[in-house]
Amino acid sequence: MASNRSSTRSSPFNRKAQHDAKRMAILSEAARLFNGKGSRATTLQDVARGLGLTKTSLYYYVRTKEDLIFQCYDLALQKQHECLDHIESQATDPLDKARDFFRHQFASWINARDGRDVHIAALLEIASLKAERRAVIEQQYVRMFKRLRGFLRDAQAAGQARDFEATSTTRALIGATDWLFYWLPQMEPEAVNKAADACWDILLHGLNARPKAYEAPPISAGAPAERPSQGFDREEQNKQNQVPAL
Amino acid sequence: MASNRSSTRSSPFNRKAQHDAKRMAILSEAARLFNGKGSRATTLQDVARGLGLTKTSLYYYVRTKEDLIFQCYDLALQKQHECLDHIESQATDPLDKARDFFRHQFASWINARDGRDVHIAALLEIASLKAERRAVIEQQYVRMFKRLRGFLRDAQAAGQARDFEATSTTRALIGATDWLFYWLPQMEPEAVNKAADACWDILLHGLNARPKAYEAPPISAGAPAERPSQGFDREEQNKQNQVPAL
DNA sequence: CAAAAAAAATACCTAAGGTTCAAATATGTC
DNA sequence: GACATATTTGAACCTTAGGTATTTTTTTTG
Repeated sequence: MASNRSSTRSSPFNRKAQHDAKRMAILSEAARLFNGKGSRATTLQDVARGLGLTKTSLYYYVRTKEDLIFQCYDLALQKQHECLDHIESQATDPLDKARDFFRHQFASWINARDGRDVHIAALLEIASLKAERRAVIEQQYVRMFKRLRGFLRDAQAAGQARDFEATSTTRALIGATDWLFYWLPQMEPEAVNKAADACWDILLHGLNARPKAYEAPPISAGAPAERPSQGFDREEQNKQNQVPAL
Repeated sequence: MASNRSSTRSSPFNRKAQHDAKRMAILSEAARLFNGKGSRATTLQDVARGLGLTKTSLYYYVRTKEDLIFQCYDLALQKQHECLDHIESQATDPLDKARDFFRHQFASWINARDGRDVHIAALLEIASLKAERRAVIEQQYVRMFKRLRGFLRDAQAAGQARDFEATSTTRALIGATDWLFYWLPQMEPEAVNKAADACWDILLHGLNARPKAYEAPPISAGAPAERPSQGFDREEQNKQNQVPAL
């Protein structure tokens, strides 16, 4: 308790590291709230409160609320690119790469939820950003999109996948994963993993009935293939981030 | 130009019909804006402006902004249930039902975009609603979810689909479709249809390489960074609802 | 221990945008 | 044409939450 100053902390970079750690904590908390109730219903006070700070303190790390959103999105995409980098340095099989990215997405959601990692913002409101910030985000987003689509195309070129339309498929893939943030709060950790595998299984093999076997087949062309409205007055705060059971 | 009162319009129910038409126009415009830039960045004035109204006029149809969001979501789900009703009265094949729902989603996005139908809100911020309204929406959402999952399970029971995990799959399916709203603004009508078919094709047959044929097979068990952050000051309004090209 | 830098708090300001209300206009009915 | 009802509006209100300036506290460094 006595000495925890120059010995434990401080130092040249520990400075910047600490600053960055706090910034990360802020972005994480903000992302958590944004994912939970959207940027509209989340105030800067909400974010500050969760960290035991006053809202003004946030302005030491962030310029405006929009900048906070921007930084959250920026971080999210940065992490995704890091993940892609890692994957590319590991897996060689293109289809494995896509799967690993898919799994990573699930894993990071669940890790954040369980406090083992930083919360990642779902990129739901890119369009709410003003021109310049938005351009930065979209550029990264598109880059991510193309990298992922690249995996699929590589798989096709390698004869590991049939000749589907890669762009639409990538859209679906991203949609399927990104949407997950809505359901995750309620799910058990194992259920999340199961869900990830089940999703991937579907993407890989489709809904159709057929026996399992499917090793390196020959290349081939693809197949075509009452309620009343109104009501209520203003009521109290919305409680939890509870999600309905299925 | 002279007489367009008692002859053209009016009448007992035309009254209520007209009221409802306006309400619909408001919800449509609101949905359009929410989808474009989120509920945070959309003001009531924005909504009113697009309709040539003042923001106060909206209060004749809506109690609060939250109620506007609620009504948009409510309408969206109502339409989806209507669609499901229609599908169930038509198709008999469970897998066809799922596909038709899928197609309908795409079609309604595109129809709205091209002014042939009402804009449907993407249900991105259900959690931002306060308890009571939120409960209503979630109830309908879950009902929709279960109906869709029901199609998949029916397909499995009928031996039309393999034994995948239906809940996770339904999540993926909804995610893949709902996310589309983000990309649609830029797409050509035909491209949208192509995308719909491509998506469905993937879901049905998977990514794996294999020949096309797949009629009524026997029942079987399932198989198993580097960008700097920070930056910018406040800048002008965000212009269009432009989406990046891929 | 003093000087300097960083971090956080306190108090304050402001404007935007949601909300209200009464008055005005339009619409339909007898 | 007058009465009733439905719709729209202008103007004012008011709260809230975003944002700034300043001060205080804490931490680092010499």
